[in-house]
Amino acid sequence: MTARPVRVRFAPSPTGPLHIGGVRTALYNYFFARQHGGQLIFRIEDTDSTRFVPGAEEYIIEAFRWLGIEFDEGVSFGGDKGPYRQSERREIYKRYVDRLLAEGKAYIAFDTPEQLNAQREAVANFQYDATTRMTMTNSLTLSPEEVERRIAEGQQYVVRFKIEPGEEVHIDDLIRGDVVINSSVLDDKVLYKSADQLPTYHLANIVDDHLMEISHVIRGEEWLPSAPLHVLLYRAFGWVDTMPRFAHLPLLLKPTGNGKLSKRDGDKLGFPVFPLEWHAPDGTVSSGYRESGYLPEAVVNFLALLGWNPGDDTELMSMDELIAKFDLAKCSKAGAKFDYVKGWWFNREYLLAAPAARLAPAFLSILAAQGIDTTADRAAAVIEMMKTKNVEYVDAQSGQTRKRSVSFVADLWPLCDFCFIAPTAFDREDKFVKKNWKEDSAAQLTEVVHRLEALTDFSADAQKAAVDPWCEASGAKPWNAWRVALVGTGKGPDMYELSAFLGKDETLRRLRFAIDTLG
RNA sequence: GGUCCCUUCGUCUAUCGGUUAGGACGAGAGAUUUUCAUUCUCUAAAGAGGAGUUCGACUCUCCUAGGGACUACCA
Repeated sequence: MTARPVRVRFAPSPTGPLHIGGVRTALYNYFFARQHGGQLIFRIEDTDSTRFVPGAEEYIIEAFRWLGIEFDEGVSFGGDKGPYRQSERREIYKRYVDRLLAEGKAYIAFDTPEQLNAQREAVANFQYDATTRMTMTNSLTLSPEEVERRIAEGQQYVVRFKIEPGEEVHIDDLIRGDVVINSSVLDDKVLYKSADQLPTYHLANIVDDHLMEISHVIRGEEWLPSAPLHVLLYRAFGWVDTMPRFAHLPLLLKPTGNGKLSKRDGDKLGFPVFPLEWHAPDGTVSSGYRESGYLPEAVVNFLALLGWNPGDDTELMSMDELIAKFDLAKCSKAGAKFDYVKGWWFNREYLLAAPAARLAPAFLSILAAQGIDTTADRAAAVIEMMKTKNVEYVDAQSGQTRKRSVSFVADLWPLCDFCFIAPTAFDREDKFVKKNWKEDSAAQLTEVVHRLEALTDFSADAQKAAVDPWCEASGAKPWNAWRVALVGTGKGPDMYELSAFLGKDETLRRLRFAIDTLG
């Protein structure tokens, strides 16, 4: 193979928020580009003017910024092979369409969508191809004068690619190997629409990839069926020497049931399918990974392993490691069911590894929503104390309440309210209170209060040094009653740790209150 | 319907002709524990089916079944 500089592209259509499957495709392109010291180009494929959604382009750019996927060229990133927005490349496409027309490799067709639909209803498996095109209304069946007259008259037309039947078209796919399709099963694809003076995806794609010197096309498997058409287009233009290599990635499938992952699955099972929260023009809001409390590294790591693996048992990898290890040859061929529960696990791993100070801002805003006003340091301290706990959740599939380890900053709040709110009453029927507040509890805690009062250093270690010897000597085990006093029930961190966090005044206040109230 | 792609534990996957088929998530059990956890240990769990090729197939070929994608003047 020719050792061309690696240039890959991610080319979304700005029709809405970026789907998580698209994020993975972009990610693989990014790994590939970085690993080979190449460039990643960001192209906007907005050739369907009717599906344009305002804000989508900005959303996509913001999503990649959050995820840490960096582009070298393209819309909003500069570069000398622009414009990178297809709607701004009309003249370029027109030139190439005319060339195909002049060389007899494409033709003009006047059949209206209505006529075509009627045809499809009338004839089973109707296809606009070599077997039918001579019966249709096009420049192959009409005289040149008639064609010209119709165009002059302003009649709308499309340009169709004239596919020669009976030819074996090979796609040398980097993931799937040799894929062969007979050109007879292909239809004469529309390449250009006179209505909006724009090409369709297929033409624009080939022209742009060629002009932008793309070396590898790494895209979703949904494009595999049209890959032969693309190969034929490269041939028609005489660009086979520089035709990019193809790699068709397996699809992301629904976690349950069959089919491609869709937004509805996320809504139903409670996980995001978009990187960022999306506010649609119609007012509906779709959740995003960022707003749901995922760390970008976790999303990247999780996604990277859905359809690819490093060949060993390594699962936790940074962006740099992923770039170093990524290999198209190690991509799997079969679609991957989207295991969002494993996504929780990835997030947990990164949450545990993240310094509490980084997590504090997010926690602070959750606390603020609960009416708690505190400092970043205190928020960070609570995160440290509570992040190895677990939280209850309702499994969307079974409807059962289960427990799982803290995976998100938002999981913390229901576990740590007592850090900020002192018990004002005690529930004697609470199982933990009932079991652990005994007749001698008040007396034991009085001794604890006595010992803590003397401390100037209120660190967990200092408390331990002041209380443990007495416990050992007397056989007293005051900790659960202590927990009742500080927390109100059977949850929370180690008592010395919690007391140190609350501080001497608050700790003693809560202990005395419990002694007075529960007796 | 047609074309193409795919098929190892429930899920993501390792294995690139010779393994007790490995790991992770999830599940279960136990140990540890000042509550709940964490942590640690262990267990269950897979080559879709059938023909070949081969001394030997999860691995190669074919068939069947199942799943998926595509089949627009959408990408």
